[in-house]
Amino acid sequence: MVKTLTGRPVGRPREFDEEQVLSAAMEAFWRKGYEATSLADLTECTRMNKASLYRVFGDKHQLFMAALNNYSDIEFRETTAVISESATPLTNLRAVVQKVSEDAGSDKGCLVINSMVELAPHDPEVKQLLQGFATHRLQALQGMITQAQAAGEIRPGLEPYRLAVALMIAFAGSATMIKGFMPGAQIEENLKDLIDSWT
Amino acid sequence: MVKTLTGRPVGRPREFDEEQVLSAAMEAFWRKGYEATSLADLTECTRMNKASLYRVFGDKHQLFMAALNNYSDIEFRETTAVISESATPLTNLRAVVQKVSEDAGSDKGCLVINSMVELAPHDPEVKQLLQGFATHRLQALQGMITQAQAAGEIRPGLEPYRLAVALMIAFAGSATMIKGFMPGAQIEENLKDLIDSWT
DNA sequence: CTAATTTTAAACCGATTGGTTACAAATAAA
DNA sequence: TTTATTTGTAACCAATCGGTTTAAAATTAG
Repeated sequence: MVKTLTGRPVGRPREFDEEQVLSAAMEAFWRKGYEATSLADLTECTRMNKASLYRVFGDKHQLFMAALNNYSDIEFRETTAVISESATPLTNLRAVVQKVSEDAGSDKGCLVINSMVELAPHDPEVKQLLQGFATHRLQALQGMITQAQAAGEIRPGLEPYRLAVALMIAFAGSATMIKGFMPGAQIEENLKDLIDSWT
Repeated sequence: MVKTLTGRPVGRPREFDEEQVLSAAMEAFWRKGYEATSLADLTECTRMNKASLYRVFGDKHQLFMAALNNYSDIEFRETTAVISESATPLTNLRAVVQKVSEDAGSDKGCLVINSMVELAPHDPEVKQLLQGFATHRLQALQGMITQAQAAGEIRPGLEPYRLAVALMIAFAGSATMIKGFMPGAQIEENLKDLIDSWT
């Protein structure tokens, strides 16, 4: 891409917005999974032609990785957004749990969990990326739990790491069962019960 | 298939065992998922040719449904096998949990959970079948929990249905996290902790 | 204006997909 | 031995797959 004096790039101007395209592709992979989403699906939902998609994002697999990163970024932003400096650690933890419950409101589940199940076992690249996400999230949860315990909001004697593991597994299970196997209210209730059992 | 007097069916005898073939197909779907398993994969692992596969089991989707039913049957048999009449209800419940933990030992997860994630959202037939499995399993767990509570092995005041929901979600989460995201020992520990928190 | 650059549109590619057909081989019945 | 029945092999099928190429369109630079 050659620079220009006026700020606009040389050559024919793009008719698409890169962020919107990535967002649409992410939606598609989220709804149908990787294998079941064809290039035809992607060109349709992004309204881009194959050649442009290929030039900008690389092949289908690279586009998927980009969509996965995009999803993780959004999730991270939205999660940190519900955390308040002024609130107590347990209140913040409950807010995070509440947010996960609300995401479970739609029956698409979670793109990260979906990909763990569909791709991780036979796609090392995806697996490695997802392991990074999982580790990061586990540490974040452990941190919040440790704080809540230090503030006396969670019973002493319980190990923060083990509680974080329990919460992660409950999140993963929730993202699965929401796909038409349990009502969202039941899933939300279960997550709340889990936190309550720590107090 | 025309009957015969001697018991053997008329026509050229089969060179395959229907059960073994179904078992091999189940294995393949279990490891790679539905979409990622091609007919070529299936003819290879079952050592059957396409035409025979098609004649006996119908198309790929019907074969998958048969494999799913076969998986559920096996799981049901193996689960009831660990239940002993002489043991207490809670001991039996722990045995079932232990069995799930051991299944999680291999990183293939659970074919039912895998299919819930990959297919249920856009495959009504699969979804309906899986909903049946889920309902059945939830009721079985609820029954065991109710018995354990009646025997005084689980604290009164806890609702059996809610505990069964918690266990189901934990099972689903375990089947996901086992795919390279948590060590089996950690998952086993978490399930045991969950049961312990009820006593 | 011309040249350089970039994007879009559509034709095109070989490979693979799930699925079918035609026919030879193997057996039981008559 | 002939006939009916079933299986196995392999060629075959159209459709779709992910991916590439070519050429026209749209823009900036000079």
